[in-house]
Amino acid sequence: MKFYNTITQQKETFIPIESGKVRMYSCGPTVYNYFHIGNARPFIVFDVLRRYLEYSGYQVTFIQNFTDVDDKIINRSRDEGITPQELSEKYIKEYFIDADALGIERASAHPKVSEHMTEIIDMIKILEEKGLAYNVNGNVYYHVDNFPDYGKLSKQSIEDLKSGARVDVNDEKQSPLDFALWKKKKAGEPFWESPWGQGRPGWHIECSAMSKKHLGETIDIHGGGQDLIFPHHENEIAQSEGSCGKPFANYWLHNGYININNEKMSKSKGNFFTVRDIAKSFDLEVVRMFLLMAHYRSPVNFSEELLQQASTALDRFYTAKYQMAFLLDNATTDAATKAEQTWISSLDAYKTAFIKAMDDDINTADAIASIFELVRDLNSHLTPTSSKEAIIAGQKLFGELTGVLGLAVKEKETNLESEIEDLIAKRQAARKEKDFKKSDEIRDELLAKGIIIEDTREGVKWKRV
RNA sequence: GGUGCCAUAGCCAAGUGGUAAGGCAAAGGUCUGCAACACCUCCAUCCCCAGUUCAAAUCUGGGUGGCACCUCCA
Repeated sequence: MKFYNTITQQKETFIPIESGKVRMYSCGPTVYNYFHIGNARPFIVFDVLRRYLEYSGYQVTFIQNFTDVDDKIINRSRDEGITPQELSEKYIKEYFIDADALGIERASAHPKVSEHMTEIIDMIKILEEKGLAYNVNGNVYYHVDNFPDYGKLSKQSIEDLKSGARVDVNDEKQSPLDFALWKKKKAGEPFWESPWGQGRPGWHIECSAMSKKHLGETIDIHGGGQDLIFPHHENEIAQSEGSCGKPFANYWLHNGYININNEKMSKSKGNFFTVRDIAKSFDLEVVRMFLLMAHYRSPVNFSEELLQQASTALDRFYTAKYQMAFLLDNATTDAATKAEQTWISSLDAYKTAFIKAMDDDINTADAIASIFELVRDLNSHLTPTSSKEAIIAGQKLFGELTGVLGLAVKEKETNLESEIEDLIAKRQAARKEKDFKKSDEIRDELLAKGIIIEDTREGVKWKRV
């Protein structure tokens, strides 16, 4: 399998450090609010990557952190009149609610900054000993000029970065590119004891420290959004490689942005949507489908219309799944005929196409196309006379492929309110008497109650709007 | 100014040298009392110009247009 590696700027065959095992890290959310659709993309992308690696036989250790020590958290907790810890705990819970609805599995661990102060301080101490960090009045900065590889991920030279750097009002830094590793305590802020006095860590050091603790000095894959390339990931490299002298990550994977009207979604533009908001109008599986229908590195535009398209597309999966379940319930023969056996073997082609697409830098758009082709094949070949063996073969492959993408395609509800059941029965009676006016009226009434009626060759079926 | 990305049908989107996947929408058809579902059919020569090649959406050069990073942000 191949991945596009940001640091080499090309697709490379994936070779894990340890055969059969993958260690990956992805930057998680700063927990001060519900996360937005832009945050959701890397969560989904790297969840799919993790699932696919496991599907391919790797034993994956996947770490995604929670940033629970941060200016934004402190500020917001003041606004809400609670402690920063209370605020971050609250939004960690909310994160899991949305993540679950998006079909995002739990990482192997979700470490928190607040629980890794020892590791963070130890790493800063090493950097200081190596001459890569300096302490000014209790603020510790990374000395970028002393790390020759700085800029290797973002393809920027230190000189270029300096010329583009904003005039820095902070005269404590020796160079404008230097960044904070440890920030001196300010009144009213949470703090921890350290060799440099009371304070808290800078933003970048946490990922280096937690990655090292949970995954070791060199990891296989490091992921995140493209906007983390600089400075966050560049700084992580400086910290991790500067402190241990070994490569930090072998493969750097970065997902593209989500835009609104071709513009980046940002807090300052006020054009962002939280996942929680979207959940009011759409099942979040639609969001997952929408994002996976594009390649993870491409920028995607986001709009309600596009979500609606994805929703309709996803309905094809649901319809196929329910149809197979229906056919299996009503199947009368067990064993596949010879012709069916031939057909069952032919299904392998879809799996092969799916794997080929996923192997090529996680091309989920192409992989989904192969599932649509499978669905068409299933819809045209499975009939009320199909054997259970054939239907089960179809179900198995469909479930396997959608499962790798984390598309749950939830089981159909079986419980129908008795009131609805009565209406359906009345409508059937009216149809039997060819009283179509009445039957259509009942159908409209059911629709108003959120039930769509379909008269199929196999009988009446219903589904929720 | 430095760095990187993108431009494929009405909409979305794969495809990185061999003659344009898939989804949504629209149209025609089969099925159906009708509708819906499903299935069948139909729908593009790939921003422009030049070049390399037997062969280019795919490579090279030059344009044009758009986006992003260099500042907290996935």
